[in-house]
Amino acid sequence: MSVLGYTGEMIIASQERADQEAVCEVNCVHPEAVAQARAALPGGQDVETASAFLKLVADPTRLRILSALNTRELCVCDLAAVVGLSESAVSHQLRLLRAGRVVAFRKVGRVAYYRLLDHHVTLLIESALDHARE
Amino acid sequence: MSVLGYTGEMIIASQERADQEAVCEVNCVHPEAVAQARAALPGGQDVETASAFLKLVADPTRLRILSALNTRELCVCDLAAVVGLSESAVSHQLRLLRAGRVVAFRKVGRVAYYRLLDHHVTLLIESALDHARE
DNA sequence: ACAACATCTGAGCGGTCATTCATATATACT
DNA sequence: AGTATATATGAATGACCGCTCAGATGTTGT
Repeated sequence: MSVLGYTGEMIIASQERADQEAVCEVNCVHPEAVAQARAALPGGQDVETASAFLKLVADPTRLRILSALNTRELCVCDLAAVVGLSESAVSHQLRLLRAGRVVAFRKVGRVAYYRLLDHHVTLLIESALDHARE
Repeated sequence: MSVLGYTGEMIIASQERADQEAVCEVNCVHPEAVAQARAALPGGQDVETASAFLKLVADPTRLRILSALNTRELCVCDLAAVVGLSESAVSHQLRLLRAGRVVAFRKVGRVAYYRLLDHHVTLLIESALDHARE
């Protein structure tokens, strides 16, 4: 089942095939397409750090934590109450979010107040949730 | 070690504590803060779908695939050559991306050409990579 | 000093997921 | 028809990750 109808483009592609387009040569590779895509590929280190950052936000528990912090600053036990999880579990996640520079915190005596690190994080969270709600 | 210096705010918070702020009562909960954050929390279903969408983009292999597709339309074996992976592995990932409505494809004979589904995906990828490069 | 409390951390278990290998489907060519 | 090719798919393995449990750290109040 095709997701979208592309009969028009398929006819065009069939013509292009006459120009050596649609048949994979050695091991099925279009040389110029591969070269072009390869050149535009981001560096391995950038992909890895971007992936690590996205992984932090992608977990449902952490996304709930971050959504809560998006409304206001909260301490660990409040966060645990909001997301309905043990304080230990929340603390473990906050450790990861801290290491990934997604959240920041300040300490008042024994109490640690967490907040989102910068506005960039806020935008990503909201855009992902908007995408889910549409 | 504190990430940022917040001595000023800490003094303010110490004063608030006199107004019953900084001491956790029963099981360490600030009632009004929890209520406020709870009310603003997105629905469980929205969090789950947003998380699923982010998970698809967060994997390094899939992020490389999507970055390649961001430059131009590509067939499966070209993608395998670009990201340096077996065609089977790429096909498995494309199946997931298809199910999550992240990519679309069209077929020309035996060859399947994949592309990003909508501009929304393009923006998310680029913003995540920009964040990594900074 | 001692006890209560908020948070942090290490170890271990259970579930999830990306890859490989082998096979299946489906189209093109002869 | 049959063979080669491009992609899809099922099963299985190994790694990763989030939670719980127990204990550690550090701070407040008596």
